[in-house]
Amino acid sequence: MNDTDFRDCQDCLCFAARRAARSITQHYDRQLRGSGLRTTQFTLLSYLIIAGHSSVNAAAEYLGMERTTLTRNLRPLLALDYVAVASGDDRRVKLIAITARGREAAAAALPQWRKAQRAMSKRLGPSAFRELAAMAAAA
Amino acid sequence: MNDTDFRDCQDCLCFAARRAARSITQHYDRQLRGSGLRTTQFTLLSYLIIAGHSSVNAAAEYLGMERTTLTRNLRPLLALDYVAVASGDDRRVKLIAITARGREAAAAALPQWRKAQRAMSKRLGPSAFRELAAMAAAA
DNA sequence: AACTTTTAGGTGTATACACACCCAAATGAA
DNA sequence: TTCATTTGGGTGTGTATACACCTAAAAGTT
Repeated sequence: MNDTDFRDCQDCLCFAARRAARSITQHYDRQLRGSGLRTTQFTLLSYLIIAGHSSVNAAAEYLGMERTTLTRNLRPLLALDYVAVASGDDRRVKLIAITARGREAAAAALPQWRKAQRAMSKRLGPSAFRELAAMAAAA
Repeated sequence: MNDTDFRDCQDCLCFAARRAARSITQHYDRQLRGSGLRTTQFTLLSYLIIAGHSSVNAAAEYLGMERTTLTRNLRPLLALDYVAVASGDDRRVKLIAITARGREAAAAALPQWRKAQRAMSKRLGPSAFRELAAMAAAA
């Protein structure tokens, strides 16, 4: 086992993807700083605005996120009263929905998100979203 | 503020990048399962093999990672005795280097990493790494 | 009805990540 | 030589992520 055997590890697609995500996330989070929301939280709220109420499973599936991760990500939003839960007929299901306060917060953050999105879209070019979506789907 | 204003939030490049990174990371981590290493840890070890000893700052810069993140990421590797620290002439600088045990662990994980990398490279195509690197650099 | 299986969801634990802030050592200025 | 500044690095805190495992309710089976 020679040290040079590890040379191609510098082309690790996983590390490259994580690095890109870190870099892009920092850009968005800087823009959203004043809103008090992280990009992940903003995306979650915007999903709930579009989807209306949603089960935890449905939200996790739509967002391509582990269910248990979503549970954890919901916690700060629940604490801020940006998201509320209700139960449906099936008492196992927990329906999550955005609150009025959550709508306000999302509305206040929207211009900053647009600014970040415009700048990033310009830097990465028009095909970036499609490429990223393909990467998420392929793995 | 209409709900439909949030429709284009579904095209968020930040979320797409994070989602791709999650998906790809899961693929690699599944392959590396038996090695006891996460992909991030494997990459860190492979960097230390190639670079020899490195300061914390230099490693963080090379890996495109927050210095404080790297400090935290080193902890499990230090606990496993895969990485060791020494101090140079400048007593502020902490030189990190891979140990013999770390080399063994990395060598054992290398075939699994290659397997994950081959499969992912095939799925994502030959331009994926370049695209991801550009995204990391652009943001 | 009683039992099994499936389904929805949460917890425990551990890593990954980053900003704000802190400390100590080296460097530079007076 | 003081003293301010810069530089290398760590901590506190909080979010983000996921696997293994758990509980309860619904659905299916006998």
